[in-house]
Amino acid sequence: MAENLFQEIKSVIDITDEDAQKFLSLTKEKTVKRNEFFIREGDTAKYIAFVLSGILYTYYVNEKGEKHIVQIALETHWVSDLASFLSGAPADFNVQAIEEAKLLILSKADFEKACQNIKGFERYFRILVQKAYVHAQKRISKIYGNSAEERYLELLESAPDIMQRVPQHYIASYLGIKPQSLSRIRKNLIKK
Amino acid sequence: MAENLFQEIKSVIDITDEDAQKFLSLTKEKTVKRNEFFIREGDTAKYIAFVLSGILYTYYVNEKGEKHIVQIALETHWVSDLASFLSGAPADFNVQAIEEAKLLILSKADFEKACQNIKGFERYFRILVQKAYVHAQKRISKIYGNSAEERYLELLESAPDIMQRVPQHYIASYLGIKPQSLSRIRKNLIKK
DNA sequence: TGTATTACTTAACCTATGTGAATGTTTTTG
DNA sequence: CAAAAACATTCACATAGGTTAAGTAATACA
Repeated sequence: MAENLFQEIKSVIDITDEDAQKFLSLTKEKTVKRNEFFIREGDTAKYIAFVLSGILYTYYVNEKGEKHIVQIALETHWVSDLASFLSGAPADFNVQAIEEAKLLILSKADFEKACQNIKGFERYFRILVQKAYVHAQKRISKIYGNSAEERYLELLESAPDIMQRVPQHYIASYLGIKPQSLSRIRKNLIKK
Repeated sequence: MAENLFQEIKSVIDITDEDAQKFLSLTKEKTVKRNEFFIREGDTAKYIAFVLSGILYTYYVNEKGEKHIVQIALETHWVSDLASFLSGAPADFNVQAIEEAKLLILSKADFEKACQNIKGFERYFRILVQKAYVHAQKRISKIYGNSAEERYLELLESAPDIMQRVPQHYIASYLGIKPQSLSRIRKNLIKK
């Protein structure tokens, strides 16, 4: 089962099988049921998780009480409130399961251990954060330069699995629009 | 002059004066004149820069030929196309001076040296990327949850120096709106 | 299995921002 | 210093997406 993570790590950095195994042994399995929280806003994010199966989503609630989804994580994604996990500050985000999810979780203490004792691990992690950053940048680009319809079509192309497995109103929130608007957009697209 | 960077590093990580000095000695000064490029889309970002004085802005041009500003960097900010700098891939962004800027630049090779030889430097850098990531996340939140007027007011409060020193149409682009719209928003605010 | 809940669609109307064009202002540069 | 270029403002009109409210379909769970 942890095979997935083994693969993922080896695809990002050069690492011996022993070191990769050493890292895996620091993780623990955890199941999060549908609608259960993995991380709650205000708590400290004690763990970072690698998704083995199922779906989680990350969102925040703004001052007006509106919920905004910032990430939808399927299999082989890492998920946490990174800022909180790394700094110990209270989390800004909630992370909750859309579908029951199986995770490999890594605690802060074990994360630090891995950084110090496993060659290449800090590097793996830096690259992970870096990728997340680049992804966030791209997302900003798309919000600005494209209409909701364009963003919808792009998501449809780049992540068809998300579209199939995630209820539409989550997708609307991820796209930054209301469910009614997504409905309207889909209707217009059918006409074309 | 490099004093600023010295301070900045010490404010982020525990590092001896010697190590900080060692790091500083790897950087070189460079001046970028008004409207000159520091990084050009398509080139590899060979350097990362710490801004000593002046202003730079980072933007990309989308398929429709529209320019979108993603960052405005004043004194004490780091600037580059991180993804390109770290991976060697062609840059997605342009970085150009709005006001003549004095920089401390660090080459990829020297960056690698610093990571290997200076204790705590990889950590400093991971934290830097992490901060950039958190900032990008926050930006996404704000684009979604707030109107252009709200975003304008927030920028006015959080970065008054930018507002004073940067022409309005750059700010409009950073806010994701057209100059005419920013003009209208400002007019409406005066009425209130 | 049936009822309660949650998700999705549609439609009429509203609002913020975009568009294009005209005009004035400020800055740059020969 | 003058002409050109870049920047800012205003306005009338267009449009994407929000809002409210209603109806229908799908799902959950007692």
